[in-house]
Amino acid sequence: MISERQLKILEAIISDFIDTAQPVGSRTISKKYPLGISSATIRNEMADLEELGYLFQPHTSAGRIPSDLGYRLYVDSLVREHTIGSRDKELIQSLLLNKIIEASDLAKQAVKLLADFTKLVAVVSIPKFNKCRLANLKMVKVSDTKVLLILVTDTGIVKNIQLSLSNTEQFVLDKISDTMLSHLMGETIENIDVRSILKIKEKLNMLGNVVDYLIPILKDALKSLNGTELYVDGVSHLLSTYEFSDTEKAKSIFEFLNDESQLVQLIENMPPNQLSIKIGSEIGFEALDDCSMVTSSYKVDGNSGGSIIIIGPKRMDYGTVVSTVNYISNTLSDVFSGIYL
Amino acid sequence: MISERQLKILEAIISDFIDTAQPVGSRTISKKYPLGISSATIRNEMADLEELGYLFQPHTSAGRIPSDLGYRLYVDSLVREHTIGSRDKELIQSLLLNKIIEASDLAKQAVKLLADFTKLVAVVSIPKFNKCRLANLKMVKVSDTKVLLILVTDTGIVKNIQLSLSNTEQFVLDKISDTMLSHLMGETIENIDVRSILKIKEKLNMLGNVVDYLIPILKDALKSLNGTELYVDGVSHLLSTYEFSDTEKAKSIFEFLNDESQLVQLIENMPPNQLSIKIGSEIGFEALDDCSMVTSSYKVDGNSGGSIIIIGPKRMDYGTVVSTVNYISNTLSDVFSGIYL
DNA sequence: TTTAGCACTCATTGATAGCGAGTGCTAACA
DNA sequence: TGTTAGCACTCGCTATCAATGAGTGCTAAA
Repeated sequence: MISERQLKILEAIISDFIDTAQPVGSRTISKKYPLGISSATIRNEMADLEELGYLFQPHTSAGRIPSDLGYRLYVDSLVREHTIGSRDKELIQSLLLNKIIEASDLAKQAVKLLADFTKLVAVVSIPKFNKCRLANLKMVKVSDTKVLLILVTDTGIVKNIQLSLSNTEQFVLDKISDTMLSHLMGETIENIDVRSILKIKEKLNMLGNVVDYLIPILKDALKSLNGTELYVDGVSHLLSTYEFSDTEKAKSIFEFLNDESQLVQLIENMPPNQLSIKIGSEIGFEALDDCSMVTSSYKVDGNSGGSIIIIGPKRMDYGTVVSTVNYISNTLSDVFSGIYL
Repeated sequence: MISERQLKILEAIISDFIDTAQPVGSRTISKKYPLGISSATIRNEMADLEELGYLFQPHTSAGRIPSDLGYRLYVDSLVREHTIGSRDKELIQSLLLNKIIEASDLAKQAVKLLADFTKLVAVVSIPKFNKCRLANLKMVKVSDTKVLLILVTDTGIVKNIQLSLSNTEQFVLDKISDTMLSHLMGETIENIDVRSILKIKEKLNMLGNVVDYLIPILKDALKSLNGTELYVDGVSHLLSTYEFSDTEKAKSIFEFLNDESQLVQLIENMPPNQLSIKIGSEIGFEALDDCSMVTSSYKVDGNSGGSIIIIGPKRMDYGTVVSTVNYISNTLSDVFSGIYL
C-alpha cells in the first residue's frame, strides 16, 4: 500500500514533470514543493515508489519519470477537473449552437474548438444517422444523371446523399419525395427497409417504373449511412510538444492520424463509458505508446451518438482536457438531440 | 551568357541535389554523369556558375547547392514535363468523375489525389459560386427556426446554405422556391440581386410578409458565396522531407498551412497564368522561403474558376508535379464546367 | 524516523585532434 | 587555348577524452 506522504511526493513529481518534461530529482521536489521533508527522505520514498512501479529512472544518475502506472494513479485519484471560464463557455455555445445545421459542419467546428482549447490533437465522430427519425425528405434534380437526396432528422440534422438516376423530371421527384415522406415521417432511418419502400410503390403505381429503378439505389444509399464519419484537427500541435520533437516519432503518429481506418478502429475499441482516460500502452496502438488519450461519447436522445477523442503526450494537462471534453461532449449531445431547435 | 556545357553541368548538379539533398561536388558530377570532362574542368565551370549566381557554397570546403536563380533556370528551360501513366489517369478520372456532386467533396477528393501523387502538400480552392448559372433551387425545412437552401448550378454543382427563418411550413417554402426558380433559372448567382427578388415578391403577394422577411436573409446568404473555400492535404509529407526534419522549420510551415487567411492571401496573389512555378522568396511569404510552389487555376466554362497549389521543398520533382497539377487541373475544369453531366 | 554527509554513476558539455570531401591554383599537356 | 593532373589548403564532421554536475544509494548520527 502507498502512504499519504508517498502520494504527495508522487503528485509533486508528476506535476513537475508535466511542467518541465525533464526527469525530476529529489532536490527539486524538496525545494519547490513545501512538503517539509529533506531531499534524502524524498530519495528514500522515491526508491520505494520506484519499487512499487510508479516511477522509473531513464538511467542510474538521473531523476525519476512517472511510469504508466504512476500516471494511472495520478489520473485516477489526483487530477482535479478544471472549471471552464464563463467566457469560454459562451464562446463554445456561440460557435456550436443555432448557426450550424449540417452534421459535418458541426463536427468540424467542435473538433476545432477541442484542438484550440487543449492545444492537442482532437478527433470527433458524428452519430450514425441510423437511429435518427426522419422529419423531412426532398429529392433535387442536379443533372440528367444525378439527384441529390436530402434527409432531415427530427433533431434538425441534415444529410445529403447523391443518387445516380437516369433522367427524371423534378416534378416526378417531388411527387415521389412527398409520398415517401408522408409514409416514412417519424421512422428511424434504420427501419426504412425495402418493405416500407414497396408500400410506397403501391401508392405511386402510375410511376411504377421509376420507383422500381429507385429502390436498389435507395437501399445502397441508406446503407452508406452506416459508416463512421470522423474529423481531426490540431495535429500540428504535436510538433510543439517536446516528446515529439523527434521527427521519427512525430511522423509515425502523423501517419496514424492520417489513416482513417486506424482511427475508426480506435473509436470502435473505445470504452462505452461517459469519459475514459487511457495511458500509453493501454491504448493498444503501438504508434500511440507515448501518448495519452481522453475519450468520451456523447448521446443523441439518450442513444449512443458520436465520439470525442483527445490525443496528446502523457504529461498533458488532464484537468483542463477532461473539463473541455466533458463540456463540448455535453453541448454536442444537446445540439444533436435537437434541444436548441 | 551561359554556355551549353555550363547548362549541362548545372542540370547535373540540380538533378543530383534533388536526389540526395547534399551539396554536390565536382568529383561526383564527373563520375556519375557522362559529360566526358574531368572534375577539375567541372570545378572551373562551377566557379563560374557561382559567380553568375546560379550556385552557392554553404561553406568553403563543401560542394555546391543551387541558388533560387539556379532553380529558376532549371525550371524554365531544363524541366521536362513528365507524362502520367494511363493507369493513373484512369484512377484520377474514376475518382473525380460521375460520383461526386458537391463542390466541397470534389475539392477534397482532388486535393487528396494531388497530395498522394506528388507526396507533397496540396491546396485546392473551389470556384466562387458567383459566376455559375442557377439550374435548380429548393428550400427544405429543417426545424422550426432553420431552413436549408439548396442551389444547383447548370454545371451540376450543389451548394447548401443554411437560413434562420422563423416557423414556415414546407408547402410555403415549396411555393416560394418554385416561383423563385422559375424567375431565376439561368441567371448567374451574382446577378441575383434584391431587384430580381422583389419581382418575385409581386408574384407571391399572398405570401408577402414571409418574402419580406426572407429578402435580407437571402441577401446575406448570397453574399457568403463570395468567400474562398479551400482544402488542404498532405501536410504530413513535409515531415518525411529532409529539408524540414528540423522541427522548428516544420512547425512554422505547419502553422502557415493551418492559417486559412494566409492561404487565401496566397491564392489571391497567385499569378493568373495557367501554370506558374515560384521558388523560395519569389513566393513572398517568409514561412515558405525554403519551399517551391507550383500553382495553376482551372476554368469553369471559360471563366476563372478555382486554384490548385502544390507546396514542397525546392528540390521537388518539378516534372511530375507539373504534369499532375496540369492533369488534375484540366479534369477539374471539365467537371466543374459540367462536361460529364 | 529523519537527515546530513559522502562516495559513486553517468549523461552532458567542451576542447582537441584527425579525417576527408571538397575547393582553388598552378603547371604540364594536347 | 582549353583541359587535366597534382597539390596545398579549408573546414565541417566525428571520435575521443576529461571535467562537470545533477542525481543516486548507503551509512551513521541526530
